Amino acid sequence: MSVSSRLNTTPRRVPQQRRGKRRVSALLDTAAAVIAEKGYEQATMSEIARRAHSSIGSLYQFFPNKQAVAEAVREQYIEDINRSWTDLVGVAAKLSPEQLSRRLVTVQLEIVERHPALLALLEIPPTSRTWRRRELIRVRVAMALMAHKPRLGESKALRIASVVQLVSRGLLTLYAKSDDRERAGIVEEFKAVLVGYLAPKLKSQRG
Amino acid sequence: MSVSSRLNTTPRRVPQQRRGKRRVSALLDTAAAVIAEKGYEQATMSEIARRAHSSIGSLYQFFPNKQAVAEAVREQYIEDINRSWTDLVGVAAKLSPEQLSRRLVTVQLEIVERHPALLALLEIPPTSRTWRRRELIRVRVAMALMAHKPRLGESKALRIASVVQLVSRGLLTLYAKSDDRERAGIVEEFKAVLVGYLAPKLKSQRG
DNA sequence: CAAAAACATGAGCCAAATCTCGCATTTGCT
DNA sequence: AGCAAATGCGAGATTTGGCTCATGTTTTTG
Repeated sequence: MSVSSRLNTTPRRVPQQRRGKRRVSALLDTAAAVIAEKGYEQATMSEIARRAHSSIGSLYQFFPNKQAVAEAVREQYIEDINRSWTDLVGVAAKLSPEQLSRRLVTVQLEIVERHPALLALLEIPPTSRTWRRRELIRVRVAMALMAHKPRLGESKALRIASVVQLVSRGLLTLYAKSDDRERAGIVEEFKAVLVGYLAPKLKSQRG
Repeated sequence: MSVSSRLNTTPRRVPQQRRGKRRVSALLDTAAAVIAEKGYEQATMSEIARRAHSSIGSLYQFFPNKQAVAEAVREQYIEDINRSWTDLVGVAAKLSPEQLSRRLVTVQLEIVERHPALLALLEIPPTSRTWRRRELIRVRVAMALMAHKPRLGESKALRIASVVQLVSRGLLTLYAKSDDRERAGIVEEFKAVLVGYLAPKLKSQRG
């Protein structure tokens, strides 16, 4: 199956009983783990089923195809991610430009730490629903920037938020591939990058 | 075949005759095109052979497996890439910090423009040979930085070069996925990011 | 309890992709 | 021309992984 083809990803059947709910939940957790380890393409449905102490048949009882599984994993993450950024909006005003810049990096890192499959899921083409979710998150970041410096203006804040997301995603990709020894260094340098980019914009009067 | 498994990628047979050399060259060009279009995973050996007006048999006569083809494509690029960065070393001293920063971005862009498969090739795990090549390129970037500001010192320059490569790769990934309308904007913002990061390091006395 | 609905299973179907192999053709050389 | 090596070919062997389905078990419902 090609990554680029769009399939129906709506659940084939919603679990009704306790047993079913437990199973679906276990399947999703396992799917996340396997996808995180091997990437979307190399993750196989049989391995997901096996490692969830389930069977292929059960897996397909709830999900019509592989994409649907990935989509469901992604869906699971959204709420938590959104909350992370919302929290940042709350404290942004109290932070210095440098602190805020660094915080943007660490929040991202904490997110992928909690949701290791997130990066691998970038391989699969986002559904329109996912696009909307992503836009929502961008707005959250923009809100954090505006909470810090209201004079920025909405459109400017949104634009900067895009760049922050861009840079962050680049960071995460590399962070994920690097080994433990390199990671600390990568994080520090990327904080420097964001500080260099953001601090002037957050300080100057003529935004 | 898993992406993560390492295979023997040495050529099965080196072309001796004119005919063979032409064919191998056509196969590599086509392979680059197909990989650029579809990515490594989705590129198939049959399509490469077909579009090179060749046959599966001929393809496997020269390359033992798919990875070997990708590796050969990557190998082809190295020389040209190295030259691009070497050119920059020559002019770096004459540029302002801002100009140099922007130049680092545009050189990268020109490279992927000339070698569209380059990004897709990041999917496949680098061989030790590729690592060495990559390190060479990092040294080139560091040399450009030192040509601009000799006081930087070698170790500092190398470290900054790493970050430049990191940021650039992030840019390219996103650049490749975006459509034409967004690209100009992405490029400009990334220049701003690099300027923000580099300018202070290239200007200040206490590096 | 009996019937229905939900859930579980895994052998195997099927399509797709990699790679082999035996044979045909071309090239380069003397 | 004639020979050997190089090259070309593509049917099909093999593997792999998504997915179906017939059959069996557990839970709910009336």
